[in-house]
Amino acid sequence: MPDLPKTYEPATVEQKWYARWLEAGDFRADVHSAKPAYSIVIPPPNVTGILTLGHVLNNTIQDVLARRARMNGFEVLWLPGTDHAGIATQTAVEKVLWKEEKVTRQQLGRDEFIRRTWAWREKHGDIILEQLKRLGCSCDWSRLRFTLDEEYVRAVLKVFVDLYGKGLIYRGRRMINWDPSALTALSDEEVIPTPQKGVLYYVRYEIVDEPGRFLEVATTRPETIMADTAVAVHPDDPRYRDLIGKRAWRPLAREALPIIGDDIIDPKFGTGVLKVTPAHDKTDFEIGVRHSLPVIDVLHPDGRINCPAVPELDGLDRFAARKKSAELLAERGLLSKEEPHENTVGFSERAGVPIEPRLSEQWFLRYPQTAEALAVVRDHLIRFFPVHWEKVYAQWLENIQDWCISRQVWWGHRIPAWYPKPESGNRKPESEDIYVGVEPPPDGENWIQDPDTLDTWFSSWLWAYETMDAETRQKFYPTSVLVTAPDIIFFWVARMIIAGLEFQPGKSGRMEDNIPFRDVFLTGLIRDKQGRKMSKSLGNSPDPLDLIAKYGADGLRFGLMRIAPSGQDIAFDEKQIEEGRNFATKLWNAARFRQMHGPSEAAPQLDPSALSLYALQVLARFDELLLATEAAFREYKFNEAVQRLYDFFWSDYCDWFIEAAKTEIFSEDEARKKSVLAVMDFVLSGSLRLLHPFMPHITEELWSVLGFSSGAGGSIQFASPAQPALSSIHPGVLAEARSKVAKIYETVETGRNLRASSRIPSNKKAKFILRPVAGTDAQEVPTIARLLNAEELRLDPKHQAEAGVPVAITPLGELYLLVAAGDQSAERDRLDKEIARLENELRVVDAKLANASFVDKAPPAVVQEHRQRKTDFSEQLAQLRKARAAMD
RNA sequence: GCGCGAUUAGCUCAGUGGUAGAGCGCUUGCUUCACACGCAAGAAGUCGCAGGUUCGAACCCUGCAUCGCGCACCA
Repeated sequence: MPDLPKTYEPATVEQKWYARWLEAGDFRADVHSAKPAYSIVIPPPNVTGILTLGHVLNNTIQDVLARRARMNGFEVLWLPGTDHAGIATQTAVEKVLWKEEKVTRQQLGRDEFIRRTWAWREKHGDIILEQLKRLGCSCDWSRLRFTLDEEYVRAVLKVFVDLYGKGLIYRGRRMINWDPSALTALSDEEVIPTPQKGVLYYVRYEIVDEPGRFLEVATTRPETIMADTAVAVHPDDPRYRDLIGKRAWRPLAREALPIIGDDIIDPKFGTGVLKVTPAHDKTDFEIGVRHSLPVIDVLHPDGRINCPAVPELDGLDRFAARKKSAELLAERGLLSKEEPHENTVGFSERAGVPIEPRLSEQWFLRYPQTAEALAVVRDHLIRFFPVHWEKVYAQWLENIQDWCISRQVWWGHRIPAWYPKPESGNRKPESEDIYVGVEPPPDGENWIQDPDTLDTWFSSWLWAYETMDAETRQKFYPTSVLVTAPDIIFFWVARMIIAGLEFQPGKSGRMEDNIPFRDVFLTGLIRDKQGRKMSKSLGNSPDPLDLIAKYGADGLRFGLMRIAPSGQDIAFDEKQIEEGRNFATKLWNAARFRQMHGPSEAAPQLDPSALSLYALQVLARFDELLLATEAAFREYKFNEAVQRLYDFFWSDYCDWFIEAAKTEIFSEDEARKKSVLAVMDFVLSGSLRLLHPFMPHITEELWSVLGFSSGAGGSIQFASPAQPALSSIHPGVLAEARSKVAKIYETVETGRNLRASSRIPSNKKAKFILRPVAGTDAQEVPTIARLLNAEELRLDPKHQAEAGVPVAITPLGELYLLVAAGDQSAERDRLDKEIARLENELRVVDAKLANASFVDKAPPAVVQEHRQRKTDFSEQLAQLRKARAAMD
């Protein structure tokens, strides 16, 4: 067996094992396996993506689940892939082209631009996947998918055609969210409402028939006045009722507008008069429809004013035009005042600019299966973790709007719809003016394809099953769990559920076979220490690769998982990753220590009759750990599982068990030594297995180096799950042993405290005398002495201490620390403090026991516990008072 | 306006009715035969506020406050 180096070297160990796992095909999913299936599809990162902490969190969780399932005997498919990310990728490539070649996509032309984008994705698209490998992700890389793979594209188009055939997809001229920067329509979900400080302009509209009388309109958008086609008031508003039916002069591009009454007007807002601009506001558009108003569009697609009638504004950017129009109105005496005003403006999620409500010809989907999608979550065919997200999901579905699915973008799935060429006049006049099909129309030369592509999410919503062939689907669909961030519940989670229910990729028509996943685990958002979102512009997002270089992939994974409470946002602090690294080192050194004392058993066996008190204690704690981690996994409480592992290994195993066991480890008694080493092997082997999902590399390395791999003959990845140690021990016997250990450990802590407060430096041995209570086992004295770092611990039932000798009351008796008598005032203070503390404790317990209701109604065990405490405190107090009195 | 979270030590967070916990940070002592990325000891909290239920509340109920998120509205 090779000796372990003194420190753990993550870089070499991680690379070595990852390469071996790949070579052995350990991550490959076998559709013919007899094992039960466990499957996860990765939320496909964008091809433009580079690894963020969010990805690290998300994919570590998936890897933990996948690895744990493998150990538990499941055939695991973790299916990786990437998303073409239409707008994001197109924007990125356009930027590169401009920077490097000073050329726009329009100059290149559609085909050439697409060719260039493919080339870009070949070069950059898989960077993030390589980064996931550095993290240790156990994806089945042989099944890598991309949303623009040929078969995937066909599937997307087929879905479009099917839904069109059902009348669920339609084309229409409607108000949509227009991104004037990316020059495309967006879905409602891609618009982020953002509070803005703006100005409310009060503009005077003169009544046509009553010159000199004005209607005052409050508006935030004077630059769209030229697009007004009416002025509206509430029909019951006494101030204006008489004006309904009359006309008012539009103050810019002067024209007479009807004054109409509409219930939607809020008389309390502003002046209670609304300028109706159907082309540039959703509500106004609806008013326009109700009142058959004309629609005048005064904006170019890029947000500049398009209104030659007002040359001062024509061509100006919308925000410049806003100021300019206010000036124009002021000059003409038509602006009565300006007020600061806060309102909410929709911003483009991607481009970060205010969107324009715009009337436009787009494709829409009327969602099918919404009632069913609500039901599968409500009835827990699909379970959300944490459960409160169910409500958010339901709220969205209950208020669902048609989905604008077309994008004025080139990179993506081109909409499979064709229109007759304008010049080909020989088409049949009665035929529909549109052809929709997966294949182009047969007489293609007479048709022209819709230039738009589909919303990226219109391909993502098929990800759970279109990434699988029929055989794979048979075995692995529905997937076991989806792990994702809550901000894409609407974008992705809900739509995938709808897609599963609508397209029924499952092995039967039953709902439970067609839902895309059984569980959804929603991670928290990683924020910085100040609670801000991680973002490139803030520069508060550490590069995970740097963290891996500094702390190792396992340290990063462990540190992050330990602080990722289920469903809460995470305040990131590099310290926490450092702790993960420190834990890896602790694990390494604990294994090193074991290795120094001879080879481990490949399959450690315990002899229940030979177990020491300390062994029983640590093994009992191990059994508790097993149950706790199982429970934590059932609820996706990863932080709890990790925290338990951390506490058990560091505290129970290293700090207490190993230190106590050193008596036996260093003893001449070979039988006792062998027993304690077997316990160490058992705990190490079990701990490594429990830790493996979180820290795959170091656990595999130690598994191999300690020789555990030679037993079952292989990788820890497929080792059988850890088993409880003490199932055969009588509970009463165990409880008695644990009670003894608890007393010993408490005595040790009290003794150490005594040492420290008597200022004995850690490197000085100390002498103790214990006046033991009945039943104290002399056999344990060497171990207690070792834990106290004592040169000598003498049991003396008759010991009479001199006044002023530091003393503490322990469960095993009075413990005296033998030091040269020096200044006694410190000792006096210490005793006084201790006495005061005990008196206080006693008062509390006394008060409780004096309460008749408590004694009457509290459970007997609780009352008994209080009585016991009273007795203990009283005795200790008496002894301390005696010692204190002797000093006077 | 509706809904969902959160509020516990200086910081980050555990804690589902019975003596307030961890890690970091801080103070003290220590290179002791696995580990200074370590060991040992310590200081530090009227558990957001106010009521209620209960023998007993950080925990259950009601209200409020503050912060965050989502939905709706926003002329």
